[in-house]
Amino acid sequence: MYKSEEDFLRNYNKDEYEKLSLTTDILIFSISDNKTTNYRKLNEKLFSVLLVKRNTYPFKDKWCLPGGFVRIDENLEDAPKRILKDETNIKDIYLEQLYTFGDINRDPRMRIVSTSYMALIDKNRLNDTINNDASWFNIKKSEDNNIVTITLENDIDCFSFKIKKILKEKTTDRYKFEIIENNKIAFDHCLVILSGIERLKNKLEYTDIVFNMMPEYFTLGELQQVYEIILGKKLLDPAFRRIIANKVEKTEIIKTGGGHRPSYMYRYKNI
Amino acid sequence: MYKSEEDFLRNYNKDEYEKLSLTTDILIFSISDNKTTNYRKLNEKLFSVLLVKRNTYPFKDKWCLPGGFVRIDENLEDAPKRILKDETNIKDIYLEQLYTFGDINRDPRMRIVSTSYMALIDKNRLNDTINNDASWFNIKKSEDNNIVTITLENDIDCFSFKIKKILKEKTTDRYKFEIIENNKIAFDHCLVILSGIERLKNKLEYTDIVFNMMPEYFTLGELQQVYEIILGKKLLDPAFRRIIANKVEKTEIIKTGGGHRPSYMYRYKNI
DNA sequence: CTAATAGTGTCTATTAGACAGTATGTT
DNA sequence: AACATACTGTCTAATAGACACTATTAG
Repeated sequence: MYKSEEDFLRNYNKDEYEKLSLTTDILIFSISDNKTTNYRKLNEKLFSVLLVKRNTYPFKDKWCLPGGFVRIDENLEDAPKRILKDETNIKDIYLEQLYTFGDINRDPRMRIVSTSYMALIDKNRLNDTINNDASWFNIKKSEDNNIVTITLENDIDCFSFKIKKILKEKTTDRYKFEIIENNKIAFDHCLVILSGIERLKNKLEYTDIVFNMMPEYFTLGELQQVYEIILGKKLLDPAFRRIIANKVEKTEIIKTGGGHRPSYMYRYKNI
Repeated sequence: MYKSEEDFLRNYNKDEYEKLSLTTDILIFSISDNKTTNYRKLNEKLFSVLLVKRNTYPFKDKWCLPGGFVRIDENLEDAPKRILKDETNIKDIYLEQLYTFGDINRDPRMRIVSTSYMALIDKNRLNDTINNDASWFNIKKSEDNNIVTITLENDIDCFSFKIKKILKEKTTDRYKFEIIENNKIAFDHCLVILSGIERLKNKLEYTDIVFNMMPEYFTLGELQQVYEIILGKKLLDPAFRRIIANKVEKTEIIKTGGGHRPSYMYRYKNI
């Protein structure tokens, strides 16, 4: 037996259990604008995710989330921060741990466990310093009979994947996700994307995280569009304004130019 | 360059990044009864957590959560299942991933990242097969000015720890936890305990997870006691009954023996 | 003028909070 | 009878949903 903790630590066999690799994957969400042809209409808001095209094996030529190995000498939560900095060149981004995926065969190379994080940014604040292989995809989601279809689309590529949601226990809201169709997304990143979408949707109701994806000044119509695209349903104007009334403050700035009544711009209330 | 994925995998250097150890910690919650002396009064319900006394270094003689290393050939979520089976000898327990803690120095032995899980059980269903070093502690929590004090108590030991909650971003409900007082709990397990308590408290409102801690038959008074102890506040009878009305079904069983009007027993509605 | 969005008033339906009152078994 | 809990009725307050209405601009 050991005499003290120091004594124990000196003699500890660090290789008693086989070690494994840990990576982190980052789901970066933002809002895009889809320019309309009708001069009267508002630009359609789109909900977007940043994907990277893999140029090496495994899953060469498939799309995946930005991510990388967690270094042995860095705190877990510093890994996504470092990668975000490298990828988008901005810091102080909203970042939240999502879930840790650890199935044995999720990576063909070897046993790799991955902790996923969700980041929210306003992509207009980015300079064009984004990594060349990265591009924004617009997300469309539909659900039918517990089968979710997510379609990702941009100028370069367009594809979908399907996931079946199976309730884990009758007492809860937690689902097991099972990929039933996917041929463009690498690893188990489909699962991360869906987890993140659902998390964001839930948190929209009881937190202020949307504002991490909004520009400093916005109209209430624009904000409502963002809510609607994420929640996947139309909201009634008066109800919406009641809900967000104490989260925003009116400014003197007026947005004109649409073929309709101009709108005051608001900003996130700093209290 | 490689000709194919197979070719790549054959030549992949698995040790390019330094590997680390992954463990899992399990927060097992249950409800205990505190027998009262007044024959009229109901037994007080207590909210309990299972802790294990460490008999080896590091943190020898301190209390910690049951847990262990994730094996290289087992899925992440199978590790807590295996450990729960070993620890309590029952399976099919409610289990939910909580959070992955990965600060560099959270374990003095070496770099160990740990994914924590929360389990809910009805401890009356356990035979006395619990590990000898394990024992149930009753939880008392108080909060003052973002400083949470948690007191753990049973026949063997009684102690508290304090954690400061610091809001991470103004847009969210997420806190950074900072241990400001603790001398009986090993590792960063204080943080896991607090995370779990808060998660459970939140989920109480919008899921049915309480029923994982209830016996098959219970009175509405008992159920209300459990809500109150977890939420940390008194509830009004009519409001409470409205909320849970469609979650439970009345049975013909009547509980008598208290010095007061007998009560029908209910059970979790199976739909 | 028209199409489109901005913004408000108000009615109704639903839900939450509060309190009072009745019911009943054990000592 | 007294106490403690079981259980219900009902009033009020707060919130959510729905719809109608007015305001204002570019073309």
